[in-house]
Amino acid sequence: MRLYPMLGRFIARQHSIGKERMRRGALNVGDNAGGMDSLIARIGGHARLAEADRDALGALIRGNVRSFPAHRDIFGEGERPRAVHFILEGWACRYKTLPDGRRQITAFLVPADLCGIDILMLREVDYGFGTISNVKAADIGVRDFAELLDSHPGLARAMRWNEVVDASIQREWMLNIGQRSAYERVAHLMCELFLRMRSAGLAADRSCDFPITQSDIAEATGLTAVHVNRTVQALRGDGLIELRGRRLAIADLPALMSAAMFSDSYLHPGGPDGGSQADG
Amino acid sequence: MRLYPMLGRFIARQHSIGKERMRRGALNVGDNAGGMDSLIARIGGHARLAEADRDALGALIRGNVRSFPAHRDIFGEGERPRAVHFILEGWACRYKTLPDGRRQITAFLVPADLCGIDILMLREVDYGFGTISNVKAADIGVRDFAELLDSHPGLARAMRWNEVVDASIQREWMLNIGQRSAYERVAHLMCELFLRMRSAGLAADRSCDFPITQSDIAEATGLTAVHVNRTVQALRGDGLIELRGRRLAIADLPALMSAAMFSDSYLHPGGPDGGSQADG
DNA sequence: CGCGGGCTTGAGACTTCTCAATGTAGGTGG
DNA sequence: CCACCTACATTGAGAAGTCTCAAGCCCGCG
Repeated sequence: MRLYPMLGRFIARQHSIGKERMRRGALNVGDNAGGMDSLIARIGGHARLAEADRDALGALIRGNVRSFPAHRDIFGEGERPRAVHFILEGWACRYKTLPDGRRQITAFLVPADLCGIDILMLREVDYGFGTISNVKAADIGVRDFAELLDSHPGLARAMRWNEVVDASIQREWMLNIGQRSAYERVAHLMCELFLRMRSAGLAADRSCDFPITQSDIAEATGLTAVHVNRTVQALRGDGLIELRGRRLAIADLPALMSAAMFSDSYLHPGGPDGGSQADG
Repeated sequence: MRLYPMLGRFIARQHSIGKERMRRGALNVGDNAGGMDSLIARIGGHARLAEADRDALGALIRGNVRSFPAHRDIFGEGERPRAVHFILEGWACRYKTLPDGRRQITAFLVPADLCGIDILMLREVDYGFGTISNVKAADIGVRDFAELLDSHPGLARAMRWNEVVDASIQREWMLNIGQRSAYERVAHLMCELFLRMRSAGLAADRSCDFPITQSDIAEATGLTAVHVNRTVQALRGDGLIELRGRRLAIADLPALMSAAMFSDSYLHPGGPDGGSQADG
């Protein structure tokens, strides 16, 4: 009944990794209005925003851009966060930890993703939120955010859509961790992240930035870093992926998807139901 | 790299189990207005509802009660569901399956729980929803539901709270499946379900109905039925629980919680932030 | 009384983990 | 500009948690 000691899993992550990653992993979004606009347009996946909504959101975002170094908490477990974070550049993650240090990453956030909509209702969050790489994000204060949603029902709806998709991804991750083998899990994660990067407009033909380490993959899939390493090698050996230097290239996407039993329907690529129904 | 064949895992579940479970597992909620009112009042955990909201919801619920036999799909994966389901009696679950039949239960629903709020935005759900025991539930059609939320912002807020808590529970399950040992996982699940039953007013001092089988526990925790069995025996042997005949008794709740590293904060027992903020 | 679902048990197999050491590459300080 | 340091990737070997397969058992139900 005893579990593995896992002493090595709790690694302090308070150092800043330096500029190398910044340089190599930089996403071409920068401050150019075009890039940011395109990200804003993508909010909530494919929820189409009216121009007025997009402008209001864009103004708030542009006025609150902040930079975070890699491996830094944006807010910790149990805290009461005071802002919603819209990722503009770099990757972040949500995570939860056990008292003995074991850690589960519950979500990766890539540009155009949003974290913290729930803070409008929550006294304190049950998860932590931190950066993976260097991150540029817009911090929108609770009050501003609430006003924004109040005056722009279309945005409120987009935010709700965002949460619906997040929940769907979480369910798929449960299926991943609970039922798939190590090989399938890692393959599935790579499919998902590549497709999400692509739909954010951040993937070349068959590759994208991939700033997470094998340890991060381990914490997201419920595996060990060592075993992830062997699994990645197997995926390489099978000619499915190439992975080095914070960059992922998918050598054979159909084969990878099939190995992972991946279906993109849980990402709801079609966007919200355009439907007639009200949104509360 | 091959995974276990797991041939035995895909068990057809289309037979009805008979009345035994109904009789023994029946929750004392029945049609008595008192019980139902108290459930309605509990919707969204502890979101306090105004009287008008409660009445409107109650009317809609009372007018749409339906019964489902045990082990029956209410809607399947990929379908477009046309109603929100409010559980009045019995247990249900959300699940996802892999093409080869492996199945992950992603949530258990007990009385006062709600399923399908997301159908206002989703074209098709990425999960299935089915009964565990015999279930009595209120089916509220999409149109009725949308109108209800439109005209009762307090209810809309309660529904949103419900989704926030659901997402939080899902995250905890990811931590459970990804990081905890078998022993801890099963212990954790039992803590959660007992507490949720208790907060629905459906637990005696230290016991509650527990209509799920060990196979269900296996599918929810990412374990095997055989291993769950041995784990349950270990929990019994350690004097933490008693489990037989669809009834769970917690012999030593503090010890069980500690063994599971259980903290109830993720259930957000304090309810939503009463706060000043708008809710979109 | 016999059937079926669910619970138990036993034995062996296998995926994944732990422990521990080595390799690599960039970043830093002298 | 070269040692050194740190984070990360890799490898090897053995341990162990969990799984598979295969029976038996129990008990309520028809």
